[in-house]
Amino acid sequence: MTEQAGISIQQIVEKVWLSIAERRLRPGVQLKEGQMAAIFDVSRARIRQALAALEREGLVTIIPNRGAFVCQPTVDEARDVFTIRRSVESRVVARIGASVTKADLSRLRGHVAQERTANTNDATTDIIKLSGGFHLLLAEISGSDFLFGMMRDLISRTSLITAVYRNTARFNCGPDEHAEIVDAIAAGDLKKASALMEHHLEHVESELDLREVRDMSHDLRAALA
Amino acid sequence: MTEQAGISIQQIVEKVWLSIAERRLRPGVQLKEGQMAAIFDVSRARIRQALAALEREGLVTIIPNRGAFVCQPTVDEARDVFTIRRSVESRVVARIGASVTKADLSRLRGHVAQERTANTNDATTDIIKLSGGFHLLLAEISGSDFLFGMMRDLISRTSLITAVYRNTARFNCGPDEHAEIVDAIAAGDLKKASALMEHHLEHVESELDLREVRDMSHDLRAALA
DNA sequence: CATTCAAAAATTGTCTACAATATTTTCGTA
DNA sequence: TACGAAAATATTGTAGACAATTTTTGAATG
Repeated sequence: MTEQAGISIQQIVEKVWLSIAERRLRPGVQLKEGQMAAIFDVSRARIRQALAALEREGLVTIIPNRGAFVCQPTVDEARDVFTIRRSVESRVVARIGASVTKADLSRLRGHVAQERTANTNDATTDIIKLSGGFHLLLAEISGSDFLFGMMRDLISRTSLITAVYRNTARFNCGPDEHAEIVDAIAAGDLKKASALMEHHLEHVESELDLREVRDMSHDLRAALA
Repeated sequence: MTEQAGISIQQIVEKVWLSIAERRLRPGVQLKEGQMAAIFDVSRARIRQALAALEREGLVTIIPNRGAFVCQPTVDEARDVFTIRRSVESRVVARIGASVTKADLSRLRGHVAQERTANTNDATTDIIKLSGGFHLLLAEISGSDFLFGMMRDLISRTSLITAVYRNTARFNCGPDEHAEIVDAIAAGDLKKASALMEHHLEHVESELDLREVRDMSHDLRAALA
């Protein structure tokens, strides 16, 4: 992490999120206040604010008197997150559907285009930002502060989960599928948009290695046989 | 609010939540740091931590350089909250179902009994705490930190919404319905438990006056005619 | 060599003073 | 009386110092 003079708390939060999503910070790592204050050249008070925000987003757990640690999501929690995320995304699509404007659609299509450019350039940081950013943009367009806040947390948590449980080096979640969702919204077909979103999230979830512990046992038995 | 020497941040948060739920603090009211610091006899720094937590739970919105204000939820947001809450509650029930213990059930039944006692005593503060607390206990028993955190926020937001949009003086959400849900879980009938929970939340939502703005216009026209 | 205890060091928790920003009041002018 | 500008006041934002807690290190003992 490089020094950033005059950096905002939100910028600190984003940098930590990206470091986690890019697997440079792994679960269990301690984020020491003094160290981070030096890295970002801010006071400890501001680091504490950033850590509180990271805890809110599920990326970090703060243990009183001991410190802040990057979270280790469990398999069950991963499934919880995807389950709840599907209903939040569905609600967002429903909220967008009746009132989406040409400007909204233009923004969404522009965003997908940016995703494609980042893919072409193999720009990991941009890919991660834009992949989650597409879903955040949908939530923003829905006009619901509540859904936007929910989505922000869910995107953060999903980033952590994919960093831990995804076996591939792939960081995006598919501009093609995003484009299809935009097209369905543009066509006013909310059922289709919702179904495409569900399929998209199932696709993302299917890329994670969330095998049950007993499957691990099975593998171990096979390995020892 | 009375002075509390040695009060924790969580206690401050709870006091503000209760004040909002009991309609003693209305939407738009500013929570001034210095004033709250004096009321609770703590430093401003701790009040800022409590306000950040209240913002996280959706009860307060902090406007930079201007202050913290109790939120005014919109009708659409209220509907969003109930929609997402239904899926979170359903997921909690699913997570509890396969592994619920006798001790869990005992705790749940004890909680419902407490709710009934509070009702009999017409103890408003206890009623509010225990009503939301039942759902939090379910989430705790599910063993999922994520679902517990989600539920905590949703309970807070629901309290604010009911304070604003419920026309009756009723503060609880029904020990009888809670007891039925516990019975269904105890019987291993998760479909039934989930359906009862859904019905319960629809019941809570139906007690809110969430008419559309145009209905207000209609009322105004009738009033002016 | 392993264990225990005390001291030192590291880290987090909290407070208060100062800086920055916003709001209210006062004063001058038309 | 109304309006605008400046001053005063109120409130929030931030930093560094001190307090409290936890962890690590070093010494003593068996």
